[in-house]
Amino acid sequence: MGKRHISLKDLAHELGVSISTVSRALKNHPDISPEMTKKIKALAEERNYTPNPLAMGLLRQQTKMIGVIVPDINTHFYSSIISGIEKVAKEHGYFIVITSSNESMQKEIESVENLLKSRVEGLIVCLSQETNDFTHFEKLIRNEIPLVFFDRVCEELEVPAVLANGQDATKKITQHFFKNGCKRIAYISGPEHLNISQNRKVGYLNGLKECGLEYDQDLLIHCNLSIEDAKLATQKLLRLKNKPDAIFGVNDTIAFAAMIEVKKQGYKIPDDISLAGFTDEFHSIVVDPPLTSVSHPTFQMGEEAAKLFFESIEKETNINKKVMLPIDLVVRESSVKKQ
Amino acid sequence: MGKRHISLKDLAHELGVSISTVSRALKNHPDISPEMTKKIKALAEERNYTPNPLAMGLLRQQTKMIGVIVPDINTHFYSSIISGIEKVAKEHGYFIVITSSNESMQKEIESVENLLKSRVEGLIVCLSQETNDFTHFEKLIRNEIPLVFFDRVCEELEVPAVLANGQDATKKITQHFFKNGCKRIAYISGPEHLNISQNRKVGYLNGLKECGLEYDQDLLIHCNLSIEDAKLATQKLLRLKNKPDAIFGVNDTIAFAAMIEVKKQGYKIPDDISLAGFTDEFHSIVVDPPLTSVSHPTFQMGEEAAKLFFESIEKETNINKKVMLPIDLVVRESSVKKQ
DNA sequence: TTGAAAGCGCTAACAG
DNA sequence: CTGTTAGCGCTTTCAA
Repeated sequence: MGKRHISLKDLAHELGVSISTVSRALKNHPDISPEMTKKIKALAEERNYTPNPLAMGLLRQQTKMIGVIVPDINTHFYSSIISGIEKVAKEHGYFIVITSSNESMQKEIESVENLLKSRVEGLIVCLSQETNDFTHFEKLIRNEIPLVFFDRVCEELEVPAVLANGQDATKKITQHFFKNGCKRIAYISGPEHLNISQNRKVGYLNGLKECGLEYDQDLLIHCNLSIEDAKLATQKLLRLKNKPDAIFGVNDTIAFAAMIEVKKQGYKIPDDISLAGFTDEFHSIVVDPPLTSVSHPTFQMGEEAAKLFFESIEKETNINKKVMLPIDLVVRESSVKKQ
Repeated sequence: MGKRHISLKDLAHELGVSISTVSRALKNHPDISPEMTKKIKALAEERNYTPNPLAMGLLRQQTKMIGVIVPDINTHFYSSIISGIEKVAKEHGYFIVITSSNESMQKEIESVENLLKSRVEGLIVCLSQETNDFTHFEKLIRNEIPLVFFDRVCEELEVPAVLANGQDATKKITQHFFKNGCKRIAYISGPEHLNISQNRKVGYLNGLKECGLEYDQDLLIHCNLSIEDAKLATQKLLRLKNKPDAIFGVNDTIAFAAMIEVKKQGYKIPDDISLAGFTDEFHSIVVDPPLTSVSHPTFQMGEEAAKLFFESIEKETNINKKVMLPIDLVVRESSVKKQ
């Protein structure tokens, strides 16, 4: 049990002045005499006075809290995004309350409710992979509660959002594979209804087209984003009689699951099968062979999301701005055949 | 800008009763007539009333916030611990404010200050690797602000803490290496002043002794916990004229850096050099070869830390309880020589 | 059975 | 230049 914090009242008592005098002195109000101001500030300093945010919040009706909902907190991808959000929030004197939906729509809905109960001033959200109904967000919009999406968004809703250019990325990967001699390029995607899955599929198809390759639907697999499901998807690809000579996965988990499975079945990477994924630097270089990948600008994504948030909190009106971040392809050994 | 939340006053006005009646009805006070209670509850439900935590906090002098300081937020290790803390906090109706010291003592000190300014009710902390002065924590103790350490602790301070049994773990690793034919077992440790480094060193030395191996100080290297430094440390080991035949690293980063470096220099794992580390499941199986490792019970560590926190908040007195969690060795390919 | 009033810490309009 | 007062939303004692 911490001791009670010092309050304006305490300071006022001690100096035999009124609370408002202390309050004013501390914010350099011109009405207060210089000597008084000095005296008060000295005592405040000595007693280690800091204003009680609860009282301020009650007065101003603001908590300076932002609710953040991510599908999974235990991945570098999201924790890096969270760091970005946190940085910008801090600059604005806000702090963030992080919750995880665990990829469940039900938990996402509960998170929204709980965060609102905690009086967060708004939400920054990455949708769970299950989320296909948006009434819990529509309610927010109706009540003019600031909302920003990142990465996985609902495109029907007029909500500011930060996106990575996955379409461009998958196109680049496809072309890169083709240039390295691959003809049967497989893609393990995420749940079909997610915008990221859709965009990246478009990029994949465009890439194929530009390379003059035909689209074979056997080579495009949707899977939920678990390691088990990704392994199954990989096995399915490897059972095809006309096997792929390249595979790319839509995120870390899938890329690694594919890598494990491909190796397990005795195929050489990249000579038998080339591999690429969406991952961060660290993970890509830790595996063997180092994984060609497009690295999400995660930290920056978090920053941008938070910036959008503060824009919509300042302009007291709904904005509907989309920020698109570029993604770069980093070529490593897993996709460059030695032949 | 969100609409104003509904308040007791709003409900009271609408029903033409007093605020206190509404307040009482909502908490089933026996004084209020059943019909009144019912009516009030119905309206509260309809209007979606939730109590304003700011007002409650101001009244009760509690924020229901716990400050958490970790050295680095972007690792599975810490994010998993945080999840554990979060789970228990939630069960108690608390939420957590996470900050990262980025392994800097200065930032750690600032974090403590900022969190106190935000009126967190207490702190759960893992020390930065730099921290060798504890006045910022002593101040907390003097003011009876609940404090719990996990993993990296200050042993001089009487603070409840959760620890993993690193001493036992390193002993097991050492013995395991020996059983697999290794005679020159190297250990890349963390900064010397950290308790985890010290404990694990003791385990290492005990392990050597029990195996009848002599301690060679060339084989014990301290490094700061960056990937670059870990690579340098590995290079140093590999330059010894009497090279190690086994290396283990004190955490994920170091284990992987060592693996990369060992491979790079053309040594076969495990046949030339066996490897082991402290990592989590996922990372261990993603690398090649799969890494023998002791896996920290991270989530559990977070849970225990939070439990300790609530113990010390409930008993209104300083407690000094240490919780020691067991660590298991999981043997994988990186340490089992084939010969 | 219900209401009025005080107080948690703070600010700001209004008095003096 | 400084003090008084009301009020943010809530609980709780005291009064009716």
